[in-house]
Amino acid sequence: MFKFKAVIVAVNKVPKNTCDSCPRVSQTLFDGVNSEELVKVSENKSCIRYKKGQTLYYEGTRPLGLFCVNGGKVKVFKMSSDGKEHIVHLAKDGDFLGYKDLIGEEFYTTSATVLEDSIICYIPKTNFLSLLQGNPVFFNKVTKAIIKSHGILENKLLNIAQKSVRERLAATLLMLKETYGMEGNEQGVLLDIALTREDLANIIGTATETVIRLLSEFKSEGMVALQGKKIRIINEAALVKTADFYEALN
Amino acid sequence: MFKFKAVIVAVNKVPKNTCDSCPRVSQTLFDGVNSEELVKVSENKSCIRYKKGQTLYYEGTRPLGLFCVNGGKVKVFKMSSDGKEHIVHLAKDGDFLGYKDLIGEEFYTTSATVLEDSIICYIPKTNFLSLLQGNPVFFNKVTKAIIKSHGILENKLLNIAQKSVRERLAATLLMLKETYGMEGNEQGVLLDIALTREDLANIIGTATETVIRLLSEFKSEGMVALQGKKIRIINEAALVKTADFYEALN
DNA sequence: GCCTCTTCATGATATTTGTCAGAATGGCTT
DNA sequence: AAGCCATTCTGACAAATATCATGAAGAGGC
Repeated sequence: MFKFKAVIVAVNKVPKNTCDSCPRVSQTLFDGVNSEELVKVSENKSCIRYKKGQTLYYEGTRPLGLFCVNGGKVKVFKMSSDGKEHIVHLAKDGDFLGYKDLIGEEFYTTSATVLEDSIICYIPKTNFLSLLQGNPVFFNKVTKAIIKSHGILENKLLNIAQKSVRERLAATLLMLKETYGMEGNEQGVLLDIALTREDLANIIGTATETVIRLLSEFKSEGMVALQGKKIRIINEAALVKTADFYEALN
Repeated sequence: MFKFKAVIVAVNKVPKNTCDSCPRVSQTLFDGVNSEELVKVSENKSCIRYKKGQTLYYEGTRPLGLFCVNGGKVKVFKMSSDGKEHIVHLAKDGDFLGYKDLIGEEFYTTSATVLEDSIICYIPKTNFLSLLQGNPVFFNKVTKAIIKSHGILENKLLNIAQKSVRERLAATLLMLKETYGMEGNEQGVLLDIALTREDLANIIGTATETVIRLLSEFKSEGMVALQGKKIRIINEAALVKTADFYEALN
């Protein structure tokens, strides 16, 4: 079984190149790091094609490297004692994953699962930490990124602690629009991400049925249109009003 | 009015000394920093006695320095659009406050108010940032502290997203016990912190009345005793069971 | 293309929690 | 010590949300 998996992984390896030549390096935290250092950090790097539903890492295990989303979408979540998951973050192209736990020298505090077929790069721990220790400007930048992420978590906490499910759903749709909104020529903005209603519920912190019900309310109120599992935002102003306030959640 | 306030502050200045000679420096992030650097970072430091209810800084304002709790208790919170507060953290002796926002070069993401009369030291921004940039080991340590804080926020998010108010109250009492528990010779552990029921509600993310009701339930179930506003934990095992799980929330 | 399994949808109902109102208590100020 | 304001407490009720059940629709595998 494990052998079989290993074969799959080998088959799905993507032609290797250094981060230096990556077209989206400027979207990542590596932006600004010089070519020489990028080549060095890419030593033993691997880029692998993951299928929808595959897991990059599990909460509680030891991080041995850094994941970078080359192309795709990943959910980062925690699991409660009774098996329900809560999605803490949605990662997009150029996002680093697991680097906090790597720096913190702790176990993973979250798990990460691919939402749709994605290409993910993997940089061994020592490469990343060497760069970090050798380049204070980069270290600064990483620290600031962690602080920003900290602030977003604070916002999420406030949101979930004080807003109704209805308000949170509206806020979440607006958040998704920021990252995954595709302006169409027709009316409305399509959210280009394949989240199940259950995933949405696990972002908002509510039951799946509640999300489904509220989404059809939103639909009948003309705020969204539902096309399959994808959602189109029709009346953003009304959503903003429903969300009551809007602080960055991503 | 402002002049009057300023006078009060001046009157409440505590005799100045350097962090080098602070008896609780080993409880702080400054632990391990050498004396010379500590003296330097203490230049223009001030230590001020704050009265219960006074505010150290407000969300949205620009941080100009670092607060360190010399002796006392401080609540760190965010305010939602409709004026309800959510307590994100309780700071105790030796805790740094506002340093994340200082490093992130952003505005304060939270406000901080003193829960009981406290002595708080204040270190100007440039002193702190110089130390940070000049001492990579210290920078490392600070970054790790931020990562730890990040992990705790993730736990809080999970907790509030998935647990009932009853479970969260139990978990919060256990969290408070970790930090403020005073083992008594009689039975039970006294929580040595003057939180109003409203503060408790603002930690848990619920209504004040709900906290009051649940606390009397806990009391009649023999899990806690209520002496004034202070709470004594009588049956910790039962609380742990009620909390269902127990991940670090502080 | 068909079958199966997952996801979506809706209804009925139970439970939790919030809200409003009012009384009791306690701490603090003068 | 008296009085006042903030806090705690209790009750009644309303609203929001979860849970359980069931069927329909959709997606993926063979």
